[in-house]
Amino acid sequence: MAQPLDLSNYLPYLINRVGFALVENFTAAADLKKSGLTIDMWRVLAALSNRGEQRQVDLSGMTSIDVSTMSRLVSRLVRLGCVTRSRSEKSSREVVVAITPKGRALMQRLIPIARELERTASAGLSAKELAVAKSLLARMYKNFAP
Amino acid sequence: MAQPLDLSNYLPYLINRVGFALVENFTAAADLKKSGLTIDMWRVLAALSNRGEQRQVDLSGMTSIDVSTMSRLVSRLVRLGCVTRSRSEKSSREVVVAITPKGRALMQRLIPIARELERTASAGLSAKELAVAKSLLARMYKNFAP
DNA sequence: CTACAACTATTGCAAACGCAACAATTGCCA
DNA sequence: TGGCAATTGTTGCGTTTGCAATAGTTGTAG
Repeated sequence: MAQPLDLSNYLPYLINRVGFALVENFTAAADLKKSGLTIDMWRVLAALSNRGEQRQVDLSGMTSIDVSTMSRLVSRLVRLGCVTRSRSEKSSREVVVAITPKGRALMQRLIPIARELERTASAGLSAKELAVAKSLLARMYKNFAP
Repeated sequence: MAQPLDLSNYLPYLINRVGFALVENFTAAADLKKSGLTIDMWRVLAALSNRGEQRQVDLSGMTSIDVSTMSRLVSRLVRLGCVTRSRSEKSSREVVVAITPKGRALMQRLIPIARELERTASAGLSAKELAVAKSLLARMYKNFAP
């Protein structure tokens, strides 16, 4: 007879809860709807802005979005003028997605809001505690990615 | 000119990443498909198993699942025989969702796997570090709740 | 060099989602 | 008490999702 799970002390539950709160808060604070963006589009733009142009499969890996969804999502971002999609030079089965000036301008508006979100989430935590939290999360992730 | 976001050191990104890894790992390890469950159904059953019978709106709050989705999700769980849905006695606009013996039996199989998931995620972390991680996540959540 | 496996992206399709509208009930305050 | 706002759940509807199948390309073993 397994003991019941105490959810309020169960790691996956705690993470899911905070994750949703972060999404909700950011979506509202950044007023993503106004820009015609979803949270997933934001993630793709953030990845492109941070790591430069990438293949769809790489974006998929970074954001945990399915490749078929990514294909359609990039199409929408192209339609919005935030990214370009072009055939790779080194391999014509790949495409390369890159952020446009318009996409970059959007990020200039959103990044400060994203930073503010992190501050809100970590209010009452010392800088050291926030760093510890990040470090622990990074170590947890590694436990799945070997 | 805002500085670019360093994703690998950005809290929401780290949480999203670990969250997805947890879902993926658990779905596979528990072979949810075999039981006809989705991860959201698991969450609902876990909430019921942990906190006892609840209204749909409460389950919705606990799991971050939209109320309309919850309505249909409970219907599916009823069809599977894992929960019952009945009108509340104190308020006839509310329904009360409760887990059934069959649902409980399912949980007996899944809970050990859930515990194992937590161990996998926290491999290489001391018990104290895991406790710290949970505590920090709980504090972060509170920053959004009030 | 050839054949076959792996990789990358796209599309078809059924299922699931979320918002908005609605119905039914309850709470509240004036 | 009467009426109006809030709560709870369900359904309609258009959109989105993820899996599977497909096409096209590249890598590789023999």
